[in-house]
Amino acid sequence: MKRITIKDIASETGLSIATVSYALNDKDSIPEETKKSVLDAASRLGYVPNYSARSLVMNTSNLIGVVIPQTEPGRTMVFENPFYSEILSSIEYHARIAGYHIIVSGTDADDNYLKLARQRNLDGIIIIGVYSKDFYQGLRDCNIPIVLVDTYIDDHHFHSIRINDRYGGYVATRYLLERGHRKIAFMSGSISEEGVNQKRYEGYCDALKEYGVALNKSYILADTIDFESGMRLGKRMMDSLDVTSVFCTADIMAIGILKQLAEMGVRVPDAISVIGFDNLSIARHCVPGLTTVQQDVYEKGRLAVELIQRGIKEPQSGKQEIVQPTQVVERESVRSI
Amino acid sequence: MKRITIKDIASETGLSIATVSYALNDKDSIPEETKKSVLDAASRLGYVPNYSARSLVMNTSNLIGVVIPQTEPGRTMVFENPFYSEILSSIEYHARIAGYHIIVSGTDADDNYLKLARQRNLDGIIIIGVYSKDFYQGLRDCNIPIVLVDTYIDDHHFHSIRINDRYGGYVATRYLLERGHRKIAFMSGSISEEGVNQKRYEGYCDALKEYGVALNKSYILADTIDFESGMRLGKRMMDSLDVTSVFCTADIMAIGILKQLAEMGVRVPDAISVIGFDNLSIARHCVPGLTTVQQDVYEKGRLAVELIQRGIKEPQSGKQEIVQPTQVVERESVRSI
DNA sequence: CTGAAAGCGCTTACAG
DNA sequence: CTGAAAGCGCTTACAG
Repeated sequence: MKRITIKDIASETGLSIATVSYALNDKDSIPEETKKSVLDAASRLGYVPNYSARSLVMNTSNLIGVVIPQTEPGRTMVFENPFYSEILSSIEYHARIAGYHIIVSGTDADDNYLKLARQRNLDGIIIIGVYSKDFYQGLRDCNIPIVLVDTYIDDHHFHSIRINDRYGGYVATRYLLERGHRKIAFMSGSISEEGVNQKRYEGYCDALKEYGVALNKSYILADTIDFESGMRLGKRMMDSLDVTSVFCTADIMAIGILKQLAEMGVRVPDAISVIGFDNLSIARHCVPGLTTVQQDVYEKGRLAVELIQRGIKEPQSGKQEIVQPTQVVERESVRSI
Repeated sequence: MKRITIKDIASETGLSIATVSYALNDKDSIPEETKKSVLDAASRLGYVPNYSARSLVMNTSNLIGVVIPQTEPGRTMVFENPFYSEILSSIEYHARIAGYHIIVSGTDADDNYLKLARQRNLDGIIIIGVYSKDFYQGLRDCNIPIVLVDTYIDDHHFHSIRINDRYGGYVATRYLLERGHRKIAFMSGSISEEGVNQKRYEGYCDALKEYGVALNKSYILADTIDFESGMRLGKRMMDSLDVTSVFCTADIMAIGILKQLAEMGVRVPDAISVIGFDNLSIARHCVPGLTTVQQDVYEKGRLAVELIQRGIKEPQSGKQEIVQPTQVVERESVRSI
């Protein structure tokens, strides 16, 4: 099957390829009749533009790169945490509406993403999560809009979308404090400088201080953010900690805690109250429903694409930093004591 | 920032662009020294090949298209069902290993995917789920390897990967029958000709017949495959059906049933036994753990990429149909009566 | 072993 | 209003 090109349309209509190209791109100088005959011929022949050719000359690809962390170096994407599939879903949708295609890659922290960006001539990049310093190297003077989601890397080269994680950590903890809890465990992923966990931890501390509760370091448990760690930490909590509640900075991990407690015969919220973070679908799905801190993942995805689009249209416009609101969603996993 | 091209390497090394290209592509005719000097210059200058240019001349893109159904026409991808994110994760991983990038799109049933395939010069397509007849139109003589996952469209133009859904439906139902259940509800997504639900339904009928249990049509409930339908159908089951168990052809839906029953105070498996299908992570995560029919989603993704790769290397090789094994995974949602 | 040249399918000043 | 021509960055017969 031979590929149909503008050349074919040109010979079909008796016009030059230049005119065909102009007509296809709806240039003002071309009269309506000419346009019509070109468009007719195009659809008659089944013409589909070749984006590689267009990309080559226009230096633009209609492609947005989406970077998602891996579970382990060189492994699959971290989709076990539905946060990533939910935001990807939103990004794909809004990119599609806007006429872009997305290339998703589960990328190593120290991978050089710049290579992909250049190979594919990406028009924009959406980076979800925190990576090593090296990862961002070179991306800075890449000259295309880049949106960082959920990081505290402070760099005016990048747009940034996140919630106020410190405040989120604060309201979650306060929610427990208001209900009489004083012995509150804190569980999270690894607490790194530029990640969200550090901030949520600070919020936890803020709330404790406000209520005059001393920080008990032994109540702080960190591990990787997944279901299994939730199970493990849940066990550790029951075995060695004397707490009435736990604030867990990721729903997927909180689900693990719930599962562990169920297996140990510990009732939630009767014996232990649990509050999560993210408000993923699973928080709604599980039994008991998980009280958690809401963030609008769909909106995050939408905004990411919007920032990319704007960055493409107005390359000179300043870098934006968007902070989304946050609040507690009440379900059944916390009780007053 | 000017883009570095083979021209720059040529002038840097004093060679022609032809020689540079040959060296970069490791052609035999080029002596090692020349190659080395070219590679040196390339890395010194930070050369990254432009895939658009390569794609244009070689008519190959190193791009695999992945098609995922939408929740509703023109909406987001159907990622609320973790089946899709799990398989996407596997596809992305294996594609990455093999040196391909993937473009994922949540595509309308009647969208013309052929357009994207041609625009981007896709090297292969992985299509997950069932679409309208129109969707496959044109894709047939597209000349690139196409893998259909989870459909019964019988067409030698396409590779196909699935499980034996009829057998899956059979073992699930038999599992309940063996444990004394005779009144077994069947819940699924819409039962369409070429989809998996029809086959699973047939398996359900097979098992009933084998055990001499008459088919009760009122026990068959179909809706969309998501959590909310599970909730709805669960309610309907309790309100109007006199059953002791239910076979639900999708875990995400079964989770909805579990949630509904919990809210109604109906204990699982004490009052009602539930068996699902897919063995997604959530089946492990929920309380009680969901007994379900296992399918190796990771393996499905791996095979899909493998078929694409083989199809690219050996365009003439025949179309394969791979049927994956299946079995029941026991957890806590079914009891003997 | 190396290079000049054509060509992939498009866009875009420029000229008429 | 339309077309000839150059060029985007690469690959690949072909000639030497």
